[in-house]
Amino acid sequence: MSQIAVLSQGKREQTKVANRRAILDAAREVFAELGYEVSTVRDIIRRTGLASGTFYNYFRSRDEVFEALADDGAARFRPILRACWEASNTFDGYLRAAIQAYFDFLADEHDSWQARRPAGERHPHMLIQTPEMERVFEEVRDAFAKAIDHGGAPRVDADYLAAACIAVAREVGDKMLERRPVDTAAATDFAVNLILGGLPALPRLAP
Amino acid sequence: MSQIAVLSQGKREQTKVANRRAILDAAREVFAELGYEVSTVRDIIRRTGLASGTFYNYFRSRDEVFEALADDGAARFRPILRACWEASNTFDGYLRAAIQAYFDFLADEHDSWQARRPAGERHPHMLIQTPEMERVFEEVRDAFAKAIDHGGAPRVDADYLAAACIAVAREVGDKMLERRPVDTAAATDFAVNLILGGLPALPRLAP
DNA sequence: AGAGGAAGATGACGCCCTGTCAACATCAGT
DNA sequence: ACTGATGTTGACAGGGCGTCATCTTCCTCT
Repeated sequence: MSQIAVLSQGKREQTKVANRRAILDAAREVFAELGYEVSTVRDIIRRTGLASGTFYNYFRSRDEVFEALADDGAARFRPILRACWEASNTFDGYLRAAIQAYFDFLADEHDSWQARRPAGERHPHMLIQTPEMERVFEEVRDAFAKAIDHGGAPRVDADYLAAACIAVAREVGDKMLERRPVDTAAATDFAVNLILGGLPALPRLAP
Repeated sequence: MSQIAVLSQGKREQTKVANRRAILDAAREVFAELGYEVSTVRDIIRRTGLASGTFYNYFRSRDEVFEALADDGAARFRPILRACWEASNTFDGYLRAAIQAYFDFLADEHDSWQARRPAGERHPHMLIQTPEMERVFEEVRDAFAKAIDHGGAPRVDADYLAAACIAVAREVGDKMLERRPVDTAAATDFAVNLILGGLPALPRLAP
């Protein structure tokens, strides 16, 4: 097997990933242009030039495409988060790097996602929990747990702490995107200071 | 007009609110038993004994019923929140009372909502922003703004702070419900200490 | 009281979306 | 080339959606 054969493993495999990509891209466009609620599987598949039946070889439903899109986002962010962990020696440094990275990521995604959205549409602001998002949560929680074990942070409830941090990042991030200009640095300062300031005050667990 | 006439203003009005209530109750049951995604308007209306067309005299779609249910929850919680504000003199007291009240409310709702849910179902954990929820946010933000104006809290970004508090309450509340036994006091301690501890560390606004 | 009108309930109907499937096309291995 | 396997196609049946003409029930006015 040559290296080329590894990179492009047969035409079958190629078209499979290409079709999947095409459907996901089309779905992103359709959701953005028509709005999620009124989009149909046919709207999506029509834009790809594929037949309607082909859609169901890749996804079971419109909802599953949406979930896959959300999952994609989390999957793209996770390596960034990992890099933050490996690049920082202190708990404080990790937290700041991670939150700053998330806000930057959010601002980027926001630009591309909302590029063609018709203005003034009532946006349901739906949130789902995908497997990849669950992994992000676990990664954050484990990072906290490790920091606690190494004495880099007080012995607090890592599960609650991770939930609280992700919560603050999500909501403050959303508010940040609504402001003009979008100021990721200010939002980062707010979120990081809140969490790091509150950390020493948290209830301690028994050792 | 006698007082009775005020309380029961004609049969028309009575059946109207009764039907609306019946649809909402049926919807809550159906969503809980079948799962939201697969529930249909017919499933809901069948359970009420009303005709299918009648549904559309009250709601435009299944989604609108769901939104109304969520709105109901927020509407029931808002007076509780108001009472917390009026009963407390300090910022700290208000925050603690509000969060404790929210967690208690959440635990109650959880019990009734999930009573008949088939075990092990994958729960999409969907979140929408209803008008009543928006008002809850505004109420919290305004309460913070007042506290800041009166010197009861440092001059921080009330908008971000309200978002962060609600975020923490939501996510820590969710995690709390997943644990056995459900310990609202511990969750309250965690959330309140995090926020109150972080408050002095937050970036200050120009006066 | 009762006639007229208004508000709301009814359920059959047409529309369109969904998910399937048998037939067809294309690819990989021999 | 040959052949099974893998994937695509689009027509089709099934069903949910939202509407609307019709009917029922209640309210108002004389």
